[in-house]
Amino acid sequence: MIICIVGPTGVGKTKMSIELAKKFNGEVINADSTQVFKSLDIATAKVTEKEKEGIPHHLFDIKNIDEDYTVFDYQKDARVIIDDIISRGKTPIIVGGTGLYIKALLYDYKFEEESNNLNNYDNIDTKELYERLIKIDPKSNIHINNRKRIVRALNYYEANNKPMSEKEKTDKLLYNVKFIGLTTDRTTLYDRINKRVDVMLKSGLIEEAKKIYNTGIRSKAVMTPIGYKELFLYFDSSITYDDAIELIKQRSRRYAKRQYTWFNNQMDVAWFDVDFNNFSNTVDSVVSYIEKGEE
RNA sequence: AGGGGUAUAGUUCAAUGGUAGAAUAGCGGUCUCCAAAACCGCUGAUGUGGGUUCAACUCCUGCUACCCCUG
Repeated sequence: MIICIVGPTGVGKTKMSIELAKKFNGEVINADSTQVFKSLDIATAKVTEKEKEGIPHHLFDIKNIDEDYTVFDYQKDARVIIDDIISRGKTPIIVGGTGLYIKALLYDYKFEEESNNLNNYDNIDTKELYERLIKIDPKSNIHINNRKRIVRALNYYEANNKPMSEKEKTDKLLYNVKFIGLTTDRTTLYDRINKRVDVMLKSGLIEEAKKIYNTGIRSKAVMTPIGYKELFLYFDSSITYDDAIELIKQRSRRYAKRQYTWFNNQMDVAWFDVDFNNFSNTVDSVVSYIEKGEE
C-alpha cells in the first residue's frame, strides 16, 4: 500500500507525513516540483532536518538550481524509489502539492523520450503558432491564448510525427494508493497562508532570496516558485517591499485554489478537515481511515 | 454651526439624458515531460425619499453618510 497526502499549500501536509510515517513504518517521497531543488528552502516550506525526526526522505534537494527537472524525470526517479521502499517492506508516503507530478507517478501516464532541444519559437507570435497548430492538428482544443501549450503541442508533433490530440489518454491507477486530502475552510486557509508568509520573512526569506538573486541564476527552478521572483522585483526597485509581500500572498492564495481544482477533479481523494488546535485528532481520523481500508 | 464637495461591484475607478463597463478581490474550470507554470469562464453595484422627462448614474430637491474649508 502507498499513502499519498495531498491538499493546498499551508494545510499541514508535511506534519501529517511525519506522523503517518511513524505509524506505518514509512518513508517520505517528495511530490513538490520546487522542493527537489537545493537551497530553495524557506519559500518552498521544505521540511527541516529537525522536523524529519529521523524518517528517511526522498527526492528533496536532488538538483541544483541551474539544472532542469521535469515530470518525466520525476516519474522515473520516484517509481524507482517506490519499488525500493516496498521491497524493503516499508510504506511509501508521497507528499506534495504538485498534482501533475503525483498523477504522472501513480497513474499510467506515458512519456516518450524526447530531445531536450525544445523549440521556443521565440520570434513567432502566438496567433501564428496557433494557426500552425490547427493545420497539423485540427482537433486540438488548446486555447488560442495558451502559448505554452501550443508550443508544447508543436514540439510534440515534431518529435513524434503525430498530432498531440491523438496521443493515447491513459488514466489507470498503477498502485494500491490511499489518497489523503487535508483541507479547511477557505477563510482559515487564506489566513494561514498570509501568516505563513510573515513567518517565512522572519525566518530569513529575504536573505535566502538575496543570496539566489546575487548568483545571477534565473533558471526555471528559481523563477517558478512563489517567493523569489517577487522579491527580485523588489531588489530591482521595480516594486515596493510591501507590494512584493502582497504579491507573494496573493499568488499563494491563487495557487491554493488551483490545487483544489486539480485534486477535486483529477483523482479520488478522501478529504479530512484539519483540526489546527489539536492536530493529533486529525492524525487519528486519517490513521483509522487507512487501517479500515486495510482489512 | 455656516460654506463647499463626494456618494456606482468587497475595493479603486469609468459611463454627450438612451443596453451601467474595467481593474482588482471572490468563485468555478482546463491540464498526459516547463505545473508554485500557463490558460479559460462566472458572480457582483448606481446611499435613501420625492420631482422633471418617452427615458435619470447623469438634471432639480429633502434626508443620511463621509471629506475639505471657516469660527
